[in-house]
Amino acid sequence: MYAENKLFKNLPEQYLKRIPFYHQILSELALKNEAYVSSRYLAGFFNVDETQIRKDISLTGYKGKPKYGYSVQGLKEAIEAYLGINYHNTAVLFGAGKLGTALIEYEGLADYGLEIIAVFDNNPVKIGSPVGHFNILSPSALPRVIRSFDIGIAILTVPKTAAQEVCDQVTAMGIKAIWNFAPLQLSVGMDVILRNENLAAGAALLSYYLKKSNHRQEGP
Amino acid sequence: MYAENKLFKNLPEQYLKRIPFYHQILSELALKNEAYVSSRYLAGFFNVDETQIRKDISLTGYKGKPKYGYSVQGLKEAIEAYLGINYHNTAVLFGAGKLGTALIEYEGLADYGLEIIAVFDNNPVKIGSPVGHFNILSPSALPRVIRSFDIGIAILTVPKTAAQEVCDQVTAMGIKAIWNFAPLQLSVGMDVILRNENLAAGAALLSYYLKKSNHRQEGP
DNA sequence: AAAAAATCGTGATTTTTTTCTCAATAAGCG
DNA sequence: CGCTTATTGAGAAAAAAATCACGATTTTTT
Ligand SMILES: NC(=O)c1ccc[n+]([C@@H]2O[C@H](COP(=O)([O-])OP(=O)(O)OC[C@H]3O[C@@H](n4cnc5c(N)ncnc54)[C@H](O)[C@@H]3O)[C@@H](O)[C@H]2O)c1
Ligand SMILES: NC(=O)c1ccc[n+]([C@@H]2O[C@H](COP(=O)([O-])OP(=O)(O)OC[C@H]3O[C@@H](n4cnc5c(N)ncnc54)[C@H](O)[C@@H]3O)[C@@H](O)[C@H]2O)c1
Repeated sequence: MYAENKLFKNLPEQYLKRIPFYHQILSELALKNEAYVSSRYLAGFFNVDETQIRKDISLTGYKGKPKYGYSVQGLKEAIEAYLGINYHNTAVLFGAGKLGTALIEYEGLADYGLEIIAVFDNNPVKIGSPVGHFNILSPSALPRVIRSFDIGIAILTVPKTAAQEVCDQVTAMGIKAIWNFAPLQLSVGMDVILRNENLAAGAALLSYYLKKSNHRQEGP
Repeated sequence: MYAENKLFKNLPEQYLKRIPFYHQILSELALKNEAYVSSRYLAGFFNVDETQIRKDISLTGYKGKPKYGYSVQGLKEAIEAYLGINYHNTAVLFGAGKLGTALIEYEGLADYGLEIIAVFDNNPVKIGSPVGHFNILSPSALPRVIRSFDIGIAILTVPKTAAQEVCDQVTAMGIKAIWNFAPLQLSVGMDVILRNENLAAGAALLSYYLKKSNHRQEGP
């Protein structure tokens, strides 16, 4: 969740975080053959004012049309260009367990230009066996894979006890972005882009809001 | 990601979001038998100043000890109490597919007080078959389950085409919190707590930062 | 052709979040 | 015990984000 930005100060972090969500909404609208969308409609999905949506969009440089709003297709493409979606990023995945397997077989990643090139696991029983359309490799094969492909991202779905070690290995080999699913805060160098997908944090916040709303019903 | 807060204005949203991460770090430190932790150490994991950490922690009401920092165990428990972790929240899961199965078999949820009570899928082939220690139920059994258990949360791991429909069904039956893994923005009533776990958004932001850092290397 | 309506774009303002500064406190030590 | 040090806690200041207010633009209506 954090640390992506250590490298890139002075861009409006919060604005940026909303942009991928606009892209999703636009994709839905495109399927329904909607031609235009207003900032007010988009604002309905978020807890912000519609002006804020316009400011966010202005980051991409895309211009709306007074009275009509934004062209769904045009804005969608502008966001794709701005975020670099479709630029074809390559990744390796570590940890062919339950979650790793789900991700490997998930087609949704390709929609965001992310292609998994190879899958690693250190369990000797798993090495060599198939998962999706991959054969699981031993981590010792990583240097070879990195030499053959220009790998941008390492996806970590290993147990949390192994995550820091694997993270150190892949960054030592020059990988510059980590997508971490293990429930811990990794330490990385300043030049590494780190994104934590932290389900436990999500569960904890849900729990907090639930507790609060129950409490409210009891109170005066 | 958004919309949790529509109900709860005027608490420092950003502070709150960091708190579950502190809990994770504290759990690690507790395993290593560390007795104290400083705000500076915690700040090292985030892109914020150490005073901000102290302000975040002050939300929970827990007090540190000058010269030593915060008691790892004490702060951990204070966060648990504050967030309502361990309060035992009950959930139903819809969509026993790849991701749903991974979640069902994931022990990590229990650490945050989340217990899955029942699993639903509308695929006739799957209904009745086992997943983890559950038998998959038909969605038509939902009213019965809700009558027998006090279900707080619905976890949605159905395809995005089905997500809004399932969301409407469960909220109509009185479920007040949705944990959505489908890559779309759901529309919910003002009284429903919604949390989106949006991997696609994560992939998109990674892609953006990668594009930016490559660009930088080329530039002057 | 002018008026009305919808919506964008943006500068000004307000609110929220973060950082800065520093006094207060507890611990260790000569 | 008094001095030094590390660290908290809290108010002031700064920065960032969100909202407000309104002029500009395009379409629709009369
Ligand atoms: N299952 C879920 O739904 C879920 C959800 C959120 C987060 N997570 C997190 O994702 C991670 C994986 O979870 P899982 O349920 O898939 O666990 P799992 O045990 O099914 O899979 C982990 C895999 O990693 C492999 N592994 C262990 N050490 C390794 C190493 N050094 N190098 C390469 N591979 C290694 C194991 O052999 C195993 O195949 C955990 O950190 C977990 O906390 C899981
Ligand atoms: N697989 C992943 O790693 C992953 C990652 C992120 C997000 N997601 C999202 O999670 C969702 C599930 O992904 P998946 O890969 O597990 O897909 P999947 O196709 O393996 O599983 C979906 C399941 O939902 C069931 N289903 C469909 N309609 C239903 C309904 N109306 N009621 C109950 N059950 C219904 C299907 O029978 C199927 O078993 C998708 O929205 C996907 O975009 C998946």
